[in-house]
Amino acid sequence: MLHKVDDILSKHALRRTAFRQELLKIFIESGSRALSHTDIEEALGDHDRITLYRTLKSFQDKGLIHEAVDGGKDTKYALCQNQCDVHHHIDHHPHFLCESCGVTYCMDEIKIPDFDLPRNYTLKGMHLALSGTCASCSKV
Amino acid sequence: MLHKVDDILSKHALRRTAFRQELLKIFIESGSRALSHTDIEEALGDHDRITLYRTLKSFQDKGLIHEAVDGGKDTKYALCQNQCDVHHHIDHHPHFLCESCGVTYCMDEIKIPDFDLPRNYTLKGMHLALSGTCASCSKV
DNA sequence: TATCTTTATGAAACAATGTTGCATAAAGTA
DNA sequence: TACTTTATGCAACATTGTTTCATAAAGATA
Ligand SMILES: [Mn+2]
Ligand SMILES: [Mn+2]
Ligand SMILES: [Zn+2]
Ligand SMILES: [Zn+2]
Repeated sequence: MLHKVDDILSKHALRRTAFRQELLKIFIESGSRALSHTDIEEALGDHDRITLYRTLKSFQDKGLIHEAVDGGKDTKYALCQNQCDVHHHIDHHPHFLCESCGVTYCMDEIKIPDFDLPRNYTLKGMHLALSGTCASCSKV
Repeated sequence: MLHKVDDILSKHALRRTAFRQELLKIFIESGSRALSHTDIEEALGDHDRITLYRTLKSFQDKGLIHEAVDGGKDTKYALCQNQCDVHHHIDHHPHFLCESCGVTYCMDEIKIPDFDLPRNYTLKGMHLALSGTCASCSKV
């Protein structure tokens, strides 16, 4: 695991510090679930708030994580699945916020359908934020 | 205009105060453009920050305005076009954030296309946040 | 209109969230 | 090891949002 973590860090030209290794491990373990600042602070034992802000920004800039726009008030972050790097992100999947458990999921398997934009508009980015009840909350 | 404003306020069971009339006027004049807190503070002359927070919340609760999820960092609000009320909002149009001028537009004319959700997920809400260059910025 | 009841406003105090500057520590490099 | 560059931790600050409460104003009643 630590090997995988270090691999990812160096692949994205990030120095292997204890903080970054811990943070990346947390993201890997969370799978397709997006994490809020609070989620992360709870997962990290002792930590520095400011370093977390900065590390999240580095991870985002270097293409390790992306912001999961889910329509909720808390910003959430999740691992990039694809080959995102310092130059560009390609996280074009929807995000689903469960109103029952509060978890936000990356829906990597779903493609956002096409649609027509009015004349003279140029599309560069796109976020589809869904909400409702997730699979595990539906079963109860 | 003031007549229209008062009409809307009473239709949504909101007392006609000077502050609400002013704020609603600003929204009506902004048309399909969504406004950030800062946009509104600039448009209002002298004002109270806290009252603005509370009035925005009232307007949203009563179905006058909706939050425009555009993927940007600032929360923006825009007039509801439809028959939203205290019971439910039906603002299912995409929002477009222009990276050049920073304006967010409600795209009422565009319908968000259908797509399939994984088993056991129940969809309740949906936001499509688009970004790029708007029509007026493209022309330059 | 005068009176009453309910709700909105404005001010202050507080809480939460995010940013900047800087000295020190640690990582990468030779 | 010695050197250079970058990350960290802390403090101070800035911005954003919330709560409390006394007062003002709106709507209702008579
Ligand atoms: Mn995602
Ligand atoms: Mn809108
Ligand atoms: Zn759930
Ligand atoms: Zn524009």
